Amino acid sequence: MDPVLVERVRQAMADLGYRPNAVARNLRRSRTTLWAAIISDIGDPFYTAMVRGVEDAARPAGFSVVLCNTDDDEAKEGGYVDAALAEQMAGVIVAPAGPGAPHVRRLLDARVPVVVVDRQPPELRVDTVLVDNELGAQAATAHLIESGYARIACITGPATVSTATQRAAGYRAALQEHGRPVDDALIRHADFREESGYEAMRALLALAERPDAVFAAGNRLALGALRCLRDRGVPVPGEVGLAGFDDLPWAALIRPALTTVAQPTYELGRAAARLLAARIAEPARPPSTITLATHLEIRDSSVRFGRGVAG
Amino acid sequence: MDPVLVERVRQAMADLGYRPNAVARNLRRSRTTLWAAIISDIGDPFYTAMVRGVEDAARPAGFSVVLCNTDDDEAKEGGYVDAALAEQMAGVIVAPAGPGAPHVRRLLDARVPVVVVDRQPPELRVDTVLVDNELGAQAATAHLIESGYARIACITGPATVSTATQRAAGYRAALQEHGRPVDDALIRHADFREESGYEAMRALLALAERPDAVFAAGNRLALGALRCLRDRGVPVPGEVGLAGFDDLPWAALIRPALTTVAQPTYELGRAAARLLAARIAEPARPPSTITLATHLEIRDSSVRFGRGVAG
DNA sequence: TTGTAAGCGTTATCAC
DNA sequence: GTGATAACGCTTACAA
Repeated sequence: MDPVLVERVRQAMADLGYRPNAVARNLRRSRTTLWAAIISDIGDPFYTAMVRGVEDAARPAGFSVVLCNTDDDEAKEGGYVDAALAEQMAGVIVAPAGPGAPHVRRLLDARVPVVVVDRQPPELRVDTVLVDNELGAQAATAHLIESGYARIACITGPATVSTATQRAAGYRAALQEHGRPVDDALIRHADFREESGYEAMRALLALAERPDAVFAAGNRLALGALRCLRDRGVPVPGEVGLAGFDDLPWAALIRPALTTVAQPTYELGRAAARLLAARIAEPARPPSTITLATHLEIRDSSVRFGRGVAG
Repeated sequence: MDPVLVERVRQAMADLGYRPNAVARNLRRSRTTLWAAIISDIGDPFYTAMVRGVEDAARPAGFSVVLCNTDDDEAKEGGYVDAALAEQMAGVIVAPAGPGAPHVRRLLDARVPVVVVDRQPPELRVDTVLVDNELGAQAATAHLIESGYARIACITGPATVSTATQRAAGYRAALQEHGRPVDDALIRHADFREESGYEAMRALLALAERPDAVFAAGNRLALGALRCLRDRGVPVPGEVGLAGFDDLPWAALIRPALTTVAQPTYELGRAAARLLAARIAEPARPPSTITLATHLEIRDSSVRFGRGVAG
């Protein structure tokens, strides 16, 4: 193409203030450049980091991301899926609210490119990005065992959520691997909120044989448990050790600094975005599942003897 | 309308799987239902809470929100503004990255409904939602004075950012009001990052006459300053008192619990959304500025004598 | 190479 | 009321 002509056109565009209308273009081409990220809570650092990863991978590929908070409410999720369908969105990345994932199915039926993140949807042929919840939980529990704790409890999420059951499974596996008995009285299912962590910890402390360590399968659960231990004046990690799942930006700042299973949240988002871009480019490709490894971040709350970690 | 006919149509829609195409509708009506929220960092709790407020007010009004992270980079901001223009977005809520706000001007010139949040754009007739930075800073500084601290320093952001200068102004005002001298050596301009807070604190501690209290005009600045004080083994609040600006969800969990000027972030977002909806409905209405009050959250880090706050 | 026309799916309008 | 028709602004296919 003639570069001087190109320049003249450019100039004319600038002079006239011409802006191509993306809406008209989208209609004509019957495709758009918008993705929906349907997650439960943007206030949760886990999801903010993930969304950051999605965004950073989406932009170079020419896509923008609309954020949708469901608060784990299936009706809200349904509303956002409706919108994604109506707006002909190019793709959807979703952490399904409920166990059945009916709305994910709807998207699939409508041939909308979808990637599921964080939670394993049962029996769905769909691209998925997960972390290895079981292995992470196992590592955290094994660490508590090796730190010298004898009676280790587990506070996890609802039995209907895959992350909760997988983390509980990892906890059991670690106990068995070390030849420790699994006592069901020490396993508490709650929802993932901080208040539930507090409540579960309270119940555990009321036990005749109280635990001397807790693996909390969520960051807010761990925070709630910690607050309960503080309120009761139980020294952590001296009398009760604590490890959580899912790191917090400020986990090192609170006292005692919190041992956690850190998830590669940013990478999770990037992987999901790459998968989505690949599916859009090639709708017929077979669905794949990517599982990312976690990393145990050992801090003060789980180390009974020896010096604390500086921070 | 005939309710039985309505039902038949409904049924037909369901049978055929008909979904109205929002792209075509947008083209025909030449308006859309999408807002852009252009902010600096979704990882900052300030913005996440604000965005939550925007979203909660936008949805009932029929709008969805696209999030755009600029990382305070004007070029990125420009890119997102281009996109908002091309996609014919219904409106934009923006916390301008730089001092001149050229991209806000472009939106205004293109007659796109805009609301500016958090930062005061100079000489622009535009709807704006701010917090009272000066009064908030004044309250925090006055509190330090009244807690018995004598030499109070101030670590603030770049002189080009309105929030930084207004908070510094509030700091000065409090000193003057209490008949204290203002020593320019005790006022440090930095950027708002944690590392800068650390560095500024280090410099302040190296002074011949070191301060015995610090007002840090940003949450990450406060965190950096606190980390520096810890590293040097300076007891807080015993030897140096500390107050920050902008609360953190975990400010009460760190030790010492951090005194901060809490901003009504969620309300800020709601107010911005309401303003934007009003402007869309009535493009000719005169621009207004809403200023919201802050609230001083007194915790341990600024209380020299007396008991700490439980938490 | 340059130009023309059809059509994407709605909705607003106008004639019936 | 009901029904046909044009237009939103772009892309692309095809004709000249």
